[in-house]
Amino acid sequence: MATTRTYDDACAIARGLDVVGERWALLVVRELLFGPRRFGDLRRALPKASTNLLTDRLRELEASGVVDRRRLAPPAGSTVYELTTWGSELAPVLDALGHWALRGVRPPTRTATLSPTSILLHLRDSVRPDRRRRWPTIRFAFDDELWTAWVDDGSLQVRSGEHGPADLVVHTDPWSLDALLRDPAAFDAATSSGRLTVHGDSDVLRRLLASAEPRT
Amino acid sequence: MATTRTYDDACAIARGLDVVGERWALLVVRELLFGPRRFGDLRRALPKASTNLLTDRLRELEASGVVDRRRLAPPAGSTVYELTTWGSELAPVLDALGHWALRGVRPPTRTATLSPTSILLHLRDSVRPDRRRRWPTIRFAFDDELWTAWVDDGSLQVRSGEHGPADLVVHTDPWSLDALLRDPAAFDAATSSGRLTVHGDSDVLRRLLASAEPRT
DNA sequence: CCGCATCCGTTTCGATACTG
DNA sequence: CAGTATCGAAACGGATGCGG
Repeated sequence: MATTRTYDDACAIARGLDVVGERWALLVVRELLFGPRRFGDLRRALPKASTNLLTDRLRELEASGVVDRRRLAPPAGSTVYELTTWGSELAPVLDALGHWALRGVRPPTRTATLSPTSILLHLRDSVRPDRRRRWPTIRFAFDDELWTAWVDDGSLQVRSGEHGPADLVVHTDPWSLDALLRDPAAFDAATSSGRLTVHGDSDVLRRLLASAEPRT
Repeated sequence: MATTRTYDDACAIARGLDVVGERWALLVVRELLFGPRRFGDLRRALPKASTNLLTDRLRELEASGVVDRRRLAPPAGSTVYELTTWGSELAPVLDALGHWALRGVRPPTRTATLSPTSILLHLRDSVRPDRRRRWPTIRFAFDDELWTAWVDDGSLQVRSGEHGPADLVVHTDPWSLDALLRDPAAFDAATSSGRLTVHGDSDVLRRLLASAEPRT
C-alpha cells in the first residue's frame, strides 16, 4: 500500500514534501534525471531500497504527476519509468541539495553504494570543458548499462541509453570514475589495471577529467 | 530516541538527505529561516508534529551541525534553536522546492495550517518593492509573536523578533495575510473586519501588497 | 530474468498523557 | 515552558513467492 500521509500545511515547501518527501522518493527522481529507466535498473542503482518500497514510491510519484510509467512497443515490451516535465523540474532542487551537502557533510562510508547516475551527475557538475574545443560524443558503459554524454554550450550533457552514435566508448565502474575525478593523474594506472577501458581517443576523456574543479 | 538510519549512498544528494531527509526535518529548518525560535514557537508553528518528534529532529539536526541550541542569558533563561551557518545555507534548497511545488501541486486543504514564517516567506518571494521609494521598517505581530521586515536592495528582508524600532506595526494572522496577497483590493475589508490592524502609515503595507506578482 | 505482491519483524511516527 | 513516557498505528526493510 502506498503512503498517503500529509503534513496538511499550506506552505509550498510542505506541499512539495508531501509529494517528494517520503523516504527514497528523491533518490528515485535522481536516478531518472538522465532519462527513462526500467524497474531493474532502479533496483541495481538503489540496491538498499527493498523492491516493495520501490514499487510504492513509483506508484506514488506516478499518482502525483512526477513520474510517467510507459510500456515500450513490442517485441521489447518492457516497462520504463521516466520523469514528467514537472518531475524533471526537480533538477534544481536536487542540485541545490547536493551542493549544500558537499559543503558540510561527512565523507561516505566504505560500504556506500554509488550509482552510475550519481557519478555522472557529479562528473557533469565538476568538469569545465573548454568551449573553444570541439568535443566528441562519449559513451559510458557501466556493467552493460549505457549512457551518452556530449558537450553543449560549455557544459556536459548526459542521457541514459544510446543517444545516437558515439565517438569513444568508456568502460568503467562508478567508483573508478570517482577516483579519477579526485585524481586525474591516475588515468594511466586505471587503464593499465583494467578499471578503465577506452575505445577511441582516450585523450578526450583525459582532458575532460583534467578540467574538473578540485574537490572541496 | 533519535533516528540514525542512512541511505549509505555516496552521492551528495543522498548524504544531504541523510541529514535533512527525515520527516519534518526540513519544516523545522523552514521555521528557523528567519531567526532563532523557542521550542514552544516551533510547536505552535508545526502543531501537527508531536512534541517527541520535534525533540528528536532538533537533537538530530543539532548533532549533524544544522541547528544550534542556545540558552539565553538570565533572567530570561529560555532555550532557543537557531540555524548554524551551514544550516542557513539550506535556504536555496527550500526556495527551489517551494517554487517547484507551486508550479504543480494541488491547492491546500481547508484544515491546513499556515505558520507566520510560511506566509512571510511567501510574502518575501512575491513582492517587488519599488527600489526608488524609501520603505520604512514593518513589524508584523501574529498572535503576540513578532517579526521585523524591511526592504533592502529591492527585496524584502525578514527576521524573527524585534530587530530595532519599527515604523509601523501590523497585527494580523497568516491566513488573512495570505488572502490579501491573493487579492490586495480586499485591504479595506480586512481592516474594517478586524482581521488586519495597522498602526502607522497603512499605505506602506497597501503598496507592498500591491507590488506582489499575481499568483500562479 | 522482470515486475511486482505477500508476509513479517523492526523502526518510526503520531497522539495523548504526564513531569521538572 | 520545555520537554519525557507510553502505546497503538503506520511505514520501513528484508525475504520469499509467483505469473509472465
